[in-house]
Amino acid sequence: MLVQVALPVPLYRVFDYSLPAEMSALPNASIPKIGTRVEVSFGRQTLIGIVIAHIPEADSSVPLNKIKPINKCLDADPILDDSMLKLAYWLARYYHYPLGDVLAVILPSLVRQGKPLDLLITHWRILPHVTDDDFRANAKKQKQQFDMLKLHGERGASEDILLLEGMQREFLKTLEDKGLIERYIESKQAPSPVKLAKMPLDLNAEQQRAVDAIIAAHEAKRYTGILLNGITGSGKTEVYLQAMQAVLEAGKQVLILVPEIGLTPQTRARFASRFAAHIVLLHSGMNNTHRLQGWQDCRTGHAQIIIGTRSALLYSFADLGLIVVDEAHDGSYKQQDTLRYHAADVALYRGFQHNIPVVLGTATPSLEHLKLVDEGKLVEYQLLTRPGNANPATMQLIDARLQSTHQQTTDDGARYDTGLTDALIGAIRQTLEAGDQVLIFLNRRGYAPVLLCKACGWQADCPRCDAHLTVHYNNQAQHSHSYLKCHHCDWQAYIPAACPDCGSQNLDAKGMGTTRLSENLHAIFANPQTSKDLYPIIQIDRDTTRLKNSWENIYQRINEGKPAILVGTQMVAKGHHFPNVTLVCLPNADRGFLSADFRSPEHTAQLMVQVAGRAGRGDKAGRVLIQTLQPDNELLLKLVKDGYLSFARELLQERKIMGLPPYSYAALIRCEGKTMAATTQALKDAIELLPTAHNLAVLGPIDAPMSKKNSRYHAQVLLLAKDRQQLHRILNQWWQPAIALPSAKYLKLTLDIDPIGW
DNA sequence: AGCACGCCGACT
DNA sequence: GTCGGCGTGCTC
Repeated sequence: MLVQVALPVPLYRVFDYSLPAEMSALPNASIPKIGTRVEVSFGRQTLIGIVIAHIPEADSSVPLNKIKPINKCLDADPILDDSMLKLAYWLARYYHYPLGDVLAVILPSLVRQGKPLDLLITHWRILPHVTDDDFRANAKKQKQQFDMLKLHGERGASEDILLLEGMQREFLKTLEDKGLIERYIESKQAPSPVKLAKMPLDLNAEQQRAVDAIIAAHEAKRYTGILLNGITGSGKTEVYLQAMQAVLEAGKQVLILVPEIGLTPQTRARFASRFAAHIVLLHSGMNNTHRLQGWQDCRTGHAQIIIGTRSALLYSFADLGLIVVDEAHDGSYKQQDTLRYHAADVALYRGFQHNIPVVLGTATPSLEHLKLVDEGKLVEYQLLTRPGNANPATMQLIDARLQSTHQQTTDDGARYDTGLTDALIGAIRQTLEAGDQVLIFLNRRGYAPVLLCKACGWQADCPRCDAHLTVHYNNQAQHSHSYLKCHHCDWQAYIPAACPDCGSQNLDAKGMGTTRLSENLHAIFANPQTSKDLYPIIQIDRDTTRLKNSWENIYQRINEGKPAILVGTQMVAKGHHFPNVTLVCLPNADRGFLSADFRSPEHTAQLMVQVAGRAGRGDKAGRVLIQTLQPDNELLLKLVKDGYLSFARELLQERKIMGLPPYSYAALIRCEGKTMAATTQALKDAIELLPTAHNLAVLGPIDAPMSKKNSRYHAQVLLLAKDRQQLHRILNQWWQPAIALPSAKYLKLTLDIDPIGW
């Protein structure tokens, strides 16, 4: 008897090992089970792999004298069950990724490194008799730390989690000494049943239908893919919560996927206020120990509600009953390095595997998902009304061609363009005077995207990337500490005093970033006498929120509700609510409708609708003003007049006519190397190996978008096929020989199935 | 991916 | 004369 082992090496095969003499002498029971970890010697190194099969010696494809014995078994019982191994096989096949590497992606790093799984972790919980009254009024810090722990309920939380949340170790000790809290080692007994902490809200008819459908699928133990297409504020979360309630009460686990780490704590708070349950967060910001603990909680069934980003989908679950993918259209669900899976696709696969419902919730469904609805593979439930009296925001275009943008004059008399039309400025002023807040969305941080020589046309470019350097100012008021920065690598440079090409000193920052827009707004909305700001202007982008707690501070300031102008990049589009914003301005969000990427209109519209959704929450009506240079653009008009869904339907029709995804299936081959010539040549050679096939379009090799990045060159080939099976058949026989070609030797070739953005 | 074996340039 | 460069070949 031999065992087949998948090892974490980028090789498309598995390796056979024999059992050590002492093991094979024993009865069958001691053979390492399928799904357990084993340590083996591999060449001159020692690796940990996963047993994936038992085979008779006669079935091995290698001569017996080359076969080595296993060093040792690390697990008595499988750490990956049958369904997880099936998932791994499916991922390996569909994404054409080596099985051993897939398993390495699936397992937390400590598990991969061979760590024993009976790891003990200190938990802290509040002693049952303790109340808020046990604190003296002046023990503020203690009370604050105590409240943090209180959020976790009677079960408490691990020390790791608490420290991550900002708890301080010395306070844990202090509180322990005072007899207010205690430490314990998490017991492995079954979790207590989930209880409601708060009553559910009343549902409207649309919500009720969606909840009923999810619960029906859950009760019938039937896989059902549900597209929950609900406009912003239509109460998608309440649908999740009530569907979850039924699933949790049946003793099953619920997995909620969210696009980003930043959104997990706030999502947790929402679920924690409804359910008294063991909630586990899984995201990339966690350390290895904490992650292993989360992984264990999921597979033992301790975790009842699991909130995580993309990678949480690859965890094992004891008894999963429902998967919710929130903001299912979001691009961050597609992994962009290593195993390039799409979390929404994997979610549907896992739902199918476990016979459970999968809910894809979004206000702006992707075209892929709409097509699945057409094919009957997803059931669509629409939520088109906002509960309460809130009306959806109205969208309106401002023609920036007719209304030239507002000019402002500096102290020394020079005039400059603010990038805002008088109509827009008027609307902003009106909103502020009414005591409300304004959100201006500009998807470009920094001061200006280009530094241009007005004499010869020279532009400051990144020496390592195919990109202009962005102009930044550290001290905005004086324009001092100015520097140039590449947003694609970490290159920085000082702004030259004169043009390096022609020596002219007439250098000009061209275009508009959030810093410059904020500065213009300061000038426009200042008290003419004192030059002081009439309203706070709050810039929200990666530069202003990078420091720890700065986003929390900004967010708090905004939520005081005083009139203010918020200037934000796409950071503001996701998740956060600004209840006092009643006007959203998009001074040039329409650029995306002209881009060469065929997905650009879809993504731009999604972003616009998401940003628009920030306006008019609560009972105030919202307004969205889109300033555009192409007010006749049919797609833009369609979006503004008929809404996202009609717009998306029209785009989908266009894709169908053009034979573009989702009406064809794509595989993107990217090649990265030190020179453009080498990368292109490798791809050319690879294409030569492709079998001639009908219905297969081969586009390229062409330079990849941003073909030079960090001094590395990228070229790509796109394969488009009418038939998904056919595409995969071709890839199966072509990909491995292609990467083995001599010209690909020093290059990195990657295959991206169902790529987004090419 | 690692890791070692192998054959050519600047050092004690 | 050796140390070490990274080319190439293999891993059950």
